Order: sequence, then structure tokens, then C-alpha cells
Amino acid sequence: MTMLDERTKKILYAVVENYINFPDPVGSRTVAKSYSFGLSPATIRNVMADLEEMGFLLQPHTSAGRVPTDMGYRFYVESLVAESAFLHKEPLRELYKRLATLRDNIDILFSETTKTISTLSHYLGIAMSPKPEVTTLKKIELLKYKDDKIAAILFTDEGMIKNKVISLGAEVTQKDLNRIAGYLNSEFSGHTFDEIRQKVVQEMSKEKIMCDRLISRALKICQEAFYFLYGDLFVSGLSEVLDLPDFTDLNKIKELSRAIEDKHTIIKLLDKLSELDGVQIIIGSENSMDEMKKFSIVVSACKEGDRPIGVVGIIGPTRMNYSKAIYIVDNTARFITRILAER
Amino acid sequence: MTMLDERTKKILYAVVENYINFPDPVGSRTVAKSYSFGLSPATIRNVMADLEEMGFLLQPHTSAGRVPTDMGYRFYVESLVAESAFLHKEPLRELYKRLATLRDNIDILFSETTKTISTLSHYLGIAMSPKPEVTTLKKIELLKYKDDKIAAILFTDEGMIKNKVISLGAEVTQKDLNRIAGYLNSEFSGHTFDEIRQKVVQEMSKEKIMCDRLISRALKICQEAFYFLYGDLFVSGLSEVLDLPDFTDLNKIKELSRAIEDKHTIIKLLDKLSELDGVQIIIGSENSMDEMKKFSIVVSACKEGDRPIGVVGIIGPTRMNYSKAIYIVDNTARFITRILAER
DNA sequence: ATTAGCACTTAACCACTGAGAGTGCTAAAT
DNA sequence: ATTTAGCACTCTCAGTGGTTAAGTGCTAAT
Repeated sequence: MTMLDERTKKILYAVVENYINFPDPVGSRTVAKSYSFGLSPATIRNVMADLEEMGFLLQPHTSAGRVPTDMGYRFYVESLVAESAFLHKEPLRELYKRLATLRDNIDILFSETTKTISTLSHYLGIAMSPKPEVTTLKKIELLKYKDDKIAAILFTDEGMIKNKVISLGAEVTQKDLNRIAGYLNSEFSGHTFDEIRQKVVQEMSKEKIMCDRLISRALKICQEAFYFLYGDLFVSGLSEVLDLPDFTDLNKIKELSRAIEDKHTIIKLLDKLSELDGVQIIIGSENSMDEMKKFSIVVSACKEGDRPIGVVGIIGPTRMNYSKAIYIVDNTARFITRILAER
Repeated sequence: MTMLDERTKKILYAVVENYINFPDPVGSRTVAKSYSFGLSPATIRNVMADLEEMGFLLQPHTSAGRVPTDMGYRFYVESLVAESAFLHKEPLRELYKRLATLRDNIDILFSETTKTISTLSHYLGIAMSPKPEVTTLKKIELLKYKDDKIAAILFTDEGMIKNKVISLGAEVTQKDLNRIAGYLNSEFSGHTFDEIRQKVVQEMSKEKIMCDRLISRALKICQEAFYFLYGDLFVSGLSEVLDLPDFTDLNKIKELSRAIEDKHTIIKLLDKLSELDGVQIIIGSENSMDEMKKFSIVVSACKEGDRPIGVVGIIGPTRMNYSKAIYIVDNTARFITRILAER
């Protein structure tokens, strides 16, 4: 990381903070006045010119003040994280009370969590249940549904319940289903969905096993049941962000709405992030998705031991109140982690 | 309905259609030219002035052409419906093929349907599963989940599967759960969720019954299970509508996004509409929700016999291609109805 | 090294203008 | 009695120029 002397840093932080609070390019005069450095605007100007040269700031046009670049925000955020500035605040427990009552129904819990996050932050709240790769099966139940159709109910260790209707092509009795379920549970419970998929493919290639009608049927059911299950992504608060001065540009709105409608790419991104610990921050162009290069993401995984059981976070403009965002995300993730652990 | 002579009607329709195709106020010249009435602009002007007086058209400003009012659109749409203009087109079967494969998992079916509708129409696609008032219980299964928690799996005649985790406060064996489920099924299957809720309240007031530990426990489970289940609303295609010239106004976008984020009010509206047959159209100010007074809604219920099993539709600007919208909604609703019936 | 002073740049605002589109009205034509 | 041509009028829109205010970079003095 580039080394900056203390004074230069302070001025950079001042610019960033001022811009976060007031969405106008900030000039040397403003910095000199509001942050009592005991320096004249002229000196500040020199420093700001240096900062611009180094790529931390830029001028929208010659006669305007400066605005942080993504690199500028990054530098600022690193200092926040280093000082854990966001930890010095009150926890939000009060506001989460309602969420605690939803602990047993994880989908609703996550979707409500996004609403809480978005009203708290005035940015987009996001939450995602774990990706199937790491979801471990607790129990599978098979219920006769109608004619040749059965319902497979999958219980995961993370507390999700997924159900899927499967057409078998031939009627099966509930008794048989119970035996099949018993077999599947003994074989697969405790394994991740990914492992199960692989195992199924392996097993199905063995001829001996496939001769057993029951087992072969069981494996086919399994293949169906675990096919194309993915983490659910919840997003809310679009109307919140539309009130921000950052979103007066119609194109930016379009990009954002395209990004959140094409959930797939966001899911992929969050999947990656869900493996890391603590609050993760991605600022503007650091983002690999094109549609997201004008936005920042602040997320944190909820973990049970080492296993991720969900991700919560915020999407907002790069001109985001990172301190507040980190604080909210960190608190929420800890809270969700806690109530899911107590479950 | 106001009586208009044939020529006046034709001119009104011409204005509406032109405006739907080109989003600029339409002038007398344009009408005279493009719709070969054999009339001069001056005559058209007189007629248009009449139409304005009657409230079918209005001028954004003195020197502009005319734009239809909601009443103008209404009159136009009535004529479309009367002639079933939208029926003379090819059915969309090809495009629906993918949807048919999802018939067993109604939530995914509905959410994918909204995507299909929005890409076809370039407006917002909406779909909703039936409200609990009319949803009838097919079967309830109770599964032991963890400690004192059980999972209730509700199968409905409409093909939905809902699950809910319930804390009992005391452990119960799976055997007991099966007996409880048996009791609940014999009592309640075939009834709507609403009826069940009422019945539960009634039963619970009878002292004799509540003495039976099993039954009292069963009723408590039921009360929990059927509490706060509501129809799921799916919406997609926001990025589609943002490309329309009607949505250059940021405020309009805000209103729309507020409306679709506050799903509750839309759900209430669709609930009402789901009881009616055929395509229902609500134009702008006809809408009772304030946030929706600048938009139009075209919906159709999917029914199995008399029972609504879902609603599909479109939300778009009042300057909507109603003919196309009606056509898409009508076709989609019929298609969904059909594949759900074959199920 | 810092700062005061000053010339310079630019966006934002405003008033003004002319072109263009479309109207309503009146008087002529059918 | 309708329809139409003609014309004056109205209003938006895009472009122009001038002014202001903010903020800069540079230079020379501190």
C-alpha cells in the first residue's frame, strides 16, 4: 500500500467523509474550515493535487472540488476496519426483536432481514441462504403426493426446508417410499448436497446396485430432488436507494435493477464471499460484475462453526456511509448467527 | 356509456393507437395523414376538440397534440374486448414449453411465468398464488424436526406445498405426531384454510375437547400452522419498463418501485380480481391504490372449475399496448390453467 | 514549507430568441 | 349545413450569450 504521511491521510479522510455526508465535490476551503487542520486552503490544495496524482481523488471538472475515487474509498475503508471504528456503537438488538421470532422459518427470516437492513441503512438489503455445495442434508422425507408423483421434503442442517415434487412414472406405495427414504437417509444424511450428487452418479454407474429396483428408484428420486437447488437471494429496499442523490441518473438505476434482477451473478459473487470471515467490502470497480462497477457491496457471512449458513449485506452507491454500513452488516450477521445457533 | 358517432369513435381510436405506438401527443395532421379518413386536419381538429370536451382526450399544453385520458383508454379497451381483437393472433405455445416442465413446483412455475410475461410484453410481469381464504387443504403431514420443534407440511389442492416449523414446548414422538396428523386430516382436509382457522377457534372453545391432550395439542399445532400464510406475489421485469419512454420521470419510477415493494396492497388488489373470470383491466386512476394511479394493470385468474388457483398479469404505464397485453395475459392464464389441470 | 493573491476555468443559472408544431377561429367552399 | 383553407396565436424546445460563484493552479511573498 502506498505510504502517505499522516497529514495527507487526514486530508484524504476529511474529503471522503465530507463527500459521504454532503454529495457535492469538496473543495479546499471546506476541508480547511470544517476540519480545523490549522492549514490554509492553499496548502490543502497542494495536498489534494498530490492525492489526485496518486489516484485517490479526482475532479469532475477543472473548477470543481474533489471526489474520492474507488481507490480513495478503499484507503478510507481500510482505516475504518483497522480502527474498528464501527464497533464503538450501540448494538441494534432492539430492532432485531421481531426477527428473532422468525428463527424457525429461514426463508422468511432472511427476507425480513433484508427489509430491516434496508430501512436501517437506506441502501439495498440483501441476504442469501447457503449454496447447495455446502448445504448438508439432515433428513429427507418422501410423501406420496398424487398418482405417480411424490413430494420430497429436504431438511438441512442449516435449517432450511426445501420441497420438490417428483414424477416417478409408476405408482409407489407409501411403505416403499418410507423404505426408500430410510435408505437415502442412512446413505446421505450428514453429507453436503454436492457430495450427494456425486455419490448418486457414482452409485448409479454400478450395475449390481442398479439391479435392486428399490435402490435404483431411490437414486433416481435423489437425482431429481437435488437437481438445481440453489441458494435463495433476497433483495429489498429499491425505493430507499431511489431517494439518494446518487440515483438521479436513470442509467445508474437501470444498471442496478438489471443487476438485482439477474440474481444469478449476484448469487455467484455472494457464494464466493460466504466462505470468508468477517465483513467483506467491495468498492465499485473492484467488482467483477460489469453491472455492479458503480456500486459497493458490504457483506458478512453467518457461520455455524466453519459452515456458512447464510450471507447478509448491503448494496449501495460507492458514495456509501461505509462506517454505518459495516456496522449494520456486522451486527446483523452476528445476530442472525446467534439466533440460528440457539435454534 | 356515452354515445359517440362512428366517425368520432374511429378518430378516438386512431389517436389512442398512434399514441401507443409513438409516445408523442398526436396532432390533427397526423391523424388525417396516417389513417386516411378522407377528412382534412381542420375537421379532425373539431372532432378532437369535442373529444377533449367529453373527457376522452387532453392537451398537455395549448400548442400540443392530444393524449388519451384514462377514460379515453377505457373506451378504446372496451372496443378491443368487444371485438376480441386480441384473439386473432397466434398462440404462444412455443414460448411456454419451458414453463410446462415446472408444473409440479408451483412457486417456481409462477416466478418463471412472470419472467416470460415480462420479456414478451416489456412490461412488469406479475403472478400470485391463491390467497389462503380460498386455498383448500389436501393433506397435512407432521414431521419431528428437532427437540420440541416439528415441521408441518401443508399440501393444498392447488398444488402448493407450504412448510412451517412449530415449537411445541414439549417433545412429542413421531407416533403421536402421526396420530395428530391423522386427526387433523380427517377433520380438516377438503376445507379452505379460512374455514380451518375458524373451526379451530370453535373447537378450542369447547372444554370437553380440550381435555383430550392429543386433540388440544393438535389444535394448537393447527393454529400455528395456518397462521399468517398468504399468497405469494412474484414480480419481475423492472429493468424492462425502465427502458420505456414513459419512465423517464424519476418520481414515476419511485412510485412504481414503492408499489411493488409494498406487496401487501397489490396482493389485496389481486385477491379481489382473482374471483372474476376472464381478463380484467384497470386503467390508471381507476385503481384504488394511490401509488398505482399512474399505471395500468391487466390480469387474469387461473381457475380450476370455480376455484382460483392463481393470478397472472401485467403492470405497465397507462400508455400500454393493451391489445398485446391482453393477448399475452389471456394466453398465459389459459396455459397455466391447462397445465395445472393436467397435473 | 506555507500562504496570500490573482488569473483562469467551468458549471449552473437566467433571459432571450427563433423555429416548429399544433391549435382555434373565421370565412369561404362544397 | 358541413367541411376546409387560411391565418393569427400559443407554447415548447433547443440554442445562445452573459453573468455569477466556486474552486483551481501558479507565483511571489512570508
